[in-house]
Amino acid sequence: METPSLPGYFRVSGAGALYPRRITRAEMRILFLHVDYLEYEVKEKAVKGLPDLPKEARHGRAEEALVCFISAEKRDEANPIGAAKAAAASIEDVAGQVRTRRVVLYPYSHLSSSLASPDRAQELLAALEKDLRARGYDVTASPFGYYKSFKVAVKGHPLSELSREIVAEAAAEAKEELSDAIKAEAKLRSDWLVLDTKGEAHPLSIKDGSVAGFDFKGHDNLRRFASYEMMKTREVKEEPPHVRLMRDLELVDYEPGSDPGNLRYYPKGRLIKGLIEEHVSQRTREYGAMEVESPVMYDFEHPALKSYLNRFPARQYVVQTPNKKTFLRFSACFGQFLIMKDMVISYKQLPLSLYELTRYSFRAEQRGELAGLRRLRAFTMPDCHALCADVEQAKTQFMVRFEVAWKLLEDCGFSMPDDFEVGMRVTEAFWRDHRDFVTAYAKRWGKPILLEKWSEQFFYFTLKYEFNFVDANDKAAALSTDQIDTENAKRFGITFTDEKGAKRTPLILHLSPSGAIERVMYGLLEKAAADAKAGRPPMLPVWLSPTQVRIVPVSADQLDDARSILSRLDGVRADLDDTSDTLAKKIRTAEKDWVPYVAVIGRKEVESGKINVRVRGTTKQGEMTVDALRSRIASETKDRPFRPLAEPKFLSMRPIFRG
RNA sequence: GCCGCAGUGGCUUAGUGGUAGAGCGGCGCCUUGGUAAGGCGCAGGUCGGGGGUUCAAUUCCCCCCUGCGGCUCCA
Repeated sequence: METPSLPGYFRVSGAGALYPRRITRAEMRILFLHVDYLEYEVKEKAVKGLPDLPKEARHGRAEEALVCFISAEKRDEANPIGAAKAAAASIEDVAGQVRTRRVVLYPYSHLSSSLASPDRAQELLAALEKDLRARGYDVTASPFGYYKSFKVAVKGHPLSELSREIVAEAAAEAKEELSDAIKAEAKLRSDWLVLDTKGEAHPLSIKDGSVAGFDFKGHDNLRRFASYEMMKTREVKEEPPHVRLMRDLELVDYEPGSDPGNLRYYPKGRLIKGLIEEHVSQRTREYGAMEVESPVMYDFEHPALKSYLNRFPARQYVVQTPNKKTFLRFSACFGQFLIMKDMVISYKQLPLSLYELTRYSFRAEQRGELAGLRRLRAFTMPDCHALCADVEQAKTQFMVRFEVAWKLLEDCGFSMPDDFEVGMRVTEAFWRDHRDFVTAYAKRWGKPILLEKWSEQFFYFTLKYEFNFVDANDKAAALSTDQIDTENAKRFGITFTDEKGAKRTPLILHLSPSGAIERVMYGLLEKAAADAKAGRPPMLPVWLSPTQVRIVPVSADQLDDARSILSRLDGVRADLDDTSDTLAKKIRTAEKDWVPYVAVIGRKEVESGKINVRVRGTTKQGEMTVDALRSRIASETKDRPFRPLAEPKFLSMRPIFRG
């Protein structure tokens, strides 16, 4: 599998998504070792197209030297000469400190999180070698692009082990040395538009620090989303409200004992997450996808995955097994593609979908990017790939799946489409040939959408949408997403037999019907926080409320009656506050727990045989029978999965997970 | 990953170069209460971890961990 060579851009698959990634932070890295000796031996080629080395060049040894393990980084590509100059100065500095005139240059790609292309790296190393010789050093250059073994004896003094990161300066020089990467990146033009429901496209631009080109009146979230996408504006600087909520409600918490972005779920959080997971999987199966399960880790050396991953090693969690190096999946793409390539498929069976709920998918996101439930390193993503015979079938199926995603988020408690903004990414060619389809999509969505149009297809898809939740801090998070992938079937060798008996390559749709489950929770909590801020009672949908009914006896005299009422509420998550708190205190506790129905049992209720129900957020109470409450909840939770209470039904029996 | 800020009993926090106080929560006793905190008492702290400076460090310095904000990035 060969991905289009596109330095400066970079593939990420999330429900298989692919995004541009501008590399600006990486620098050349050097690890210095002051050694008694270093000895190396060339094993085999690591980079294709290199000549076989003559025998005398296959090993080398240097005594009493400063060894420099070097990786050239993406950033250096723009200016290899400047980078080499900066590196030479740094090496001279260190060599001076350890008082040696002998230097070993040892290309060592493992230092890098974002490796430069081999060509550029070689250019840089050659320049560096030349520069150092010019400064009068005795330079040993170990060959580039081969796997080597080495022996080394490091001196013990304090300066014997140092590492540096070096950035070339000389901006003027950089311009002349523009790399192919920069040129390629410059060639990719991205235009921003708003496409309204009538099919009219409004080109956007940035004027005076805000997005212009469309009248955003009545579409404030779309304005904020466009601004987020186009300018990365940050108007608010607070902790996202859902973080406090997820902890205060004892749902989810950070786990300092793990890696950042790997969370712990308390019983109530696990309950909610499990219910959403069940519902998403159920609905996706009903849509017609066949559920499968695939491994969480994959061989770095697998031919279909290798070149892809070597390019972006920093993105993956790496796991060393007893005999190979593997990476943890960042979506179900690999697993499903590897299954699909071995399947025997007829056109009669298309469209054909596989589905998996990945618990977990892993992405080693940068530390500063992590945030509560919005952005994680380990997350649960439903991922559903459909093979389609041709673009017409893909378009039809795309909309079938759109309805699945829409309904799912609606079921989870979101208002559709009010709570989301569509981001649509499309290639110029697809836009030209299928503009009617994109317009029909906007019409179906029911409000204007943000369109990013790419001049060329650099990524594996021609069309992609996301439903973006825009939160109180003006940050956008994508939930549901689907794409039309024109490349991966070929890359993975997935085929079907057509009417004429010929092998053909299908298109692949990549759907995450709800987006990451954690993000669904994030959205629900953010929505609740927004309600609270607006003076409305924050709550979760009844089917997701950890406690649906709280029975509160006025005094201990009614405990027995309360227990019998509790026993009549089977099929409902009902619990009983059997503490010795006062009534007011027990009501307060129930309100803090966001319990939608609080049933008070006192002497009056025992006599009347009815219960007094306080409905969440209102101070209004109403008399009703137990059966009436039961059927009310049944109708509110119809067609949703059910799980019993996650904790003991008597509050006095519950431990506290978090103050 | 980079820059800045933060970390004090389960939670929220006060405070200090001479080893810490409060509220909530917990436990006990009293209270038997009609819709968002009843009363009294008790227990609970290696002041995130490691190193350094100092007669003495929770306090000052360095490194690390975790979190927050920004950058970058993105599902």
